[in-house]
Formats: sequence, structure tokens, C-alpha cells
Amino acid sequence: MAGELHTPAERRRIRVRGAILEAAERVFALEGEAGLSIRRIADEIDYSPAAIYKYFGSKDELIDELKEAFFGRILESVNKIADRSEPFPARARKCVAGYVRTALEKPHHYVAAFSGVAPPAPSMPEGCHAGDSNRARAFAILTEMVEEGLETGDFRAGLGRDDTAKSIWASMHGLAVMIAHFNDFPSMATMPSNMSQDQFIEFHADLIIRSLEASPGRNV
Amino acid sequence: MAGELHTPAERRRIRVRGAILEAAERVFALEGEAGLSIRRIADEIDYSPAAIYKYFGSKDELIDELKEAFFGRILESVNKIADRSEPFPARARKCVAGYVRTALEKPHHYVAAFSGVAPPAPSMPEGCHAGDSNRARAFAILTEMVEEGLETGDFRAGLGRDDTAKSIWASMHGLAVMIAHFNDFPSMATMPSNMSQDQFIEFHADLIIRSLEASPGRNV
DNA sequence: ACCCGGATGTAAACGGCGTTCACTAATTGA
DNA sequence: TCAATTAGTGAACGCCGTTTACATCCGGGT
Repeated sequence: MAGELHTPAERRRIRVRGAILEAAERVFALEGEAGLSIRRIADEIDYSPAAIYKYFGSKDELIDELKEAFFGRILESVNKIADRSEPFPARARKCVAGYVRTALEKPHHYVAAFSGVAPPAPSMPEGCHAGDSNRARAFAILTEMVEEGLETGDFRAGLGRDDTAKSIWASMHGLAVMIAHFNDFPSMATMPSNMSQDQFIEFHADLIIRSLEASPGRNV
Repeated sequence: MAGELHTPAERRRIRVRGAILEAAERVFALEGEAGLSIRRIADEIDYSPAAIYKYFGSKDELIDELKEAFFGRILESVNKIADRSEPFPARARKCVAGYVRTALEKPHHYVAAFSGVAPPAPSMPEGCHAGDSNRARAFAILTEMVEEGLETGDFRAGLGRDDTAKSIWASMHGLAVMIAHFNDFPSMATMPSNMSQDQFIEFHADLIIRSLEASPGRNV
């Protein structure tokens, strides 16, 4: 194999790098970007702050790696769901609900992955690398699913594959962000809901998919 | 009247406070929270940083006021659209599209207003004041609109008013955040779209409303 | 066995941040 | 006019990300 590690020096480097990421992951999951500082990580692993710069170019690079790893988790999760062959509209619903639920396993990670605002000028903001990111891969799965729905005739003809996928993505994302932001969405103080959070995710997923179906089906 | 200002001292105070907010607004609109510092505001209005604390308790309070004012703008905009009596599903679509478009007039403001992640424990995060915020008022308009659609029979019976409104809100919000985050949503580098941004907003709004309609209608 | 060069780790510093404190200068009401 | 309140300030505190100069360790070549 190619990626093997032989020398003790290499092993040691990997180990320390892993310890940094692990400490960062722990703090970030609990307190988000606000609570994560280079100095804090350094404290946790008993190193000096400057040491971290031997392993990561900047705090942003470190955090990007956390986000990317988390989107790998989402990718894996959605992939599993999308692969089970199951009657179609139901599978689509499960994909949507699965994305949201997995995103919410680490709200700080998920929200941070979309936190920046792009400048109006033509320039990539931060997470807009080509198609190689796990985020892009997860989105590709969604696109393929839409394509399948269009081919089988489960989704209305005339819907554009890419645009439809983007609309679904936006709606999924919106729910994930809302639940992450409010501690009690959907049962907010001003207007309580009878639904549990899980039920609401299913409800939302149903509405999304229903808007695409050639012959709309079930109720919740 | 009650709210009049008589003394020069009072007028002066209002004027300086306004200057602070104005400078903060300018910087925030261009560079977001990252570019806005107390010291920067102080520079812009030729005061010392400490002076700002005579007018605002903290940077967060100041920024909250910016966000609240911006949601006032969204509220006003959606209110106008919702009031025009127009054939129903079209009006609902316009409300959704109007919300997204107005939100995108100041992407930094809009995104920042939902940026925090709520702690799991029962405690209000930051923007969760009762029903008095402009954000809550804007949401109330949406709820009323849904109720109207349910009464007229334009929306499917069996949909819960509040849950439906929340689902719509989440989907609107998701699109706004996506467009704000990517500089080229929907025409992303990896998968370009034929739609303009405005067309995509209409498309998304149509899908959202379509999922609620008793007898789904038009195409895009 | 030695030594040398690169990698690893560190203390100290730079500039910036939000915020506070002790203090001066201005304004106001009596 | 005088006292008291208020507006405004400079300096400091304790954070932050990052850089620099320096020590230390370790592995490979002779």
C-alpha cells in the first residue's frame, strides 16, 4: 500500500495532529466557534499555542477540517438511506429527513459550515471549492435522487433536475438551521406545536417532496 | 404628545446615538459582524471607544438593535404584499418571494439574525424574546396568511396552521441563507442554472405553496 | 560514535479586540 | 453662581490569532 506510516516521527506527527483535532472537535461541538480558541486547544493538549501552527496553517484551516469531516458524516448517512431501494416518494422523504437529523447531531458544525456571507463580487467565499468537498458530494446524491424521481415519473415532468435539487436543499437546510437556532423549534414559546421535533421533520420533508410529486399522495 | 424631546441635552443624546447606529449600520452592511468593532465605530464618528458604552450596554446590544431595525424593514415589506387582496395562491407566493428578496437586501443583517445556536438546556438563546420582536411580528403575518388559505379552502384541510407556517418559514429562510452564503446560488460553479436569482426565488416559492394547495395549479 | 540538519516545541511579543475604571470637562437645574 | 449630574477620555485588563527568534530533540550519513 501507499499510505502506510513507517518512521516513528511520522507516527508521532499523526498522533499529535489527531490530538489537536480531537480537542478542537470536543470544544467546538459544545461551544461552537465562539468558544474555540487556539489557546484553548493548546491548553487542552498541554502544548503551547504556537505549536499548533506547525500542524495547521491557521485557525480557519483547522475549523474547515472539522466541518469537512462532519459533512463526511452527513454524506455517509444520506448515502446509506439513498441506497436502500424502497418505494420512491418515501425514500425521498427519508433522505430529506435523514439529512436534517444528521445535520442536527452537531448543530455548531452544521451551522458554521454555512455561516459566511459571500461578497457580491465574483470570488469564492470560503467553502466553495469545486466538487471535491463532502458537502458537494452530499448534494450530488440529492441531485441523483431527483433525477431518478424524474425518470420514473414519480416527480412531475418539466422540473429541472438541478434547480429542483437546489430548492430541496434550501428547504432542508432552512429547517436544520431553524431547529439549531431556536432551542424549541417547532414548539416555540409564542405558538406551541403538538408535534415532536422528529414529527415536524417528517412533516416538513413530506411537504417538500409533495410539491414535486406527479400525483400527490399521503397525508401526515 | 408624549414622546417629544425638549431639552438640548436630550436632542444631543439622540443625535449621537443615531450617529453610532448609522456608522455601525454602514460597516455592518458591507462587512458583517467580522468587520464591525467598537473601535472601528469610534473611529468613524470621531469618539473614543469608551464613549459608545454611554449609549449601548455592549456590542451585542448595539448589533441587536441593527437586526431588529432590519426585521422591521422585512415586516413592512411583507405586510404590504400580504395586504394587497389578490387571488390567493398567487398572493402567498408573492409573500414568500418578497420575504426572501427583502432579506437579501442586507445579507449580513439577515444571516446574523439567525446565527446563534441554542443551548440544549431550556434557556432563550439571544433573539428569542416573546412576541414583541419584529421578527415575531413578521412571522405572525405569515401565520395569518396560512389561516386565511385554510379558511378559504385554497390550502388542504388537515394542515395545522402554526406548523404549516413554520415549515414555510423554514423553507423561505433556507433559500435566503443559501443565496446569501453562496455568491452564485442558484447558478453554482458545479451545476449552473438557466434561471436568474429572481426566477429561482419564484420557483422555490411556487414549490412551497404548491405543497399546500388543495388542488395544485400552475407551472413555472 | 559523532555530528549536523531539519523537525518539534516554546516564550515573548505584536496588534487587535470588548470592556472597565478613574478621571476631566462640559452642561444643567436651583 | 455653585453643586451635581452627565458626556467623554486615556489607560489599562485580559482575551484573541499569529509571528519571530530561539532552544531542543532526533534521525541519517560518515
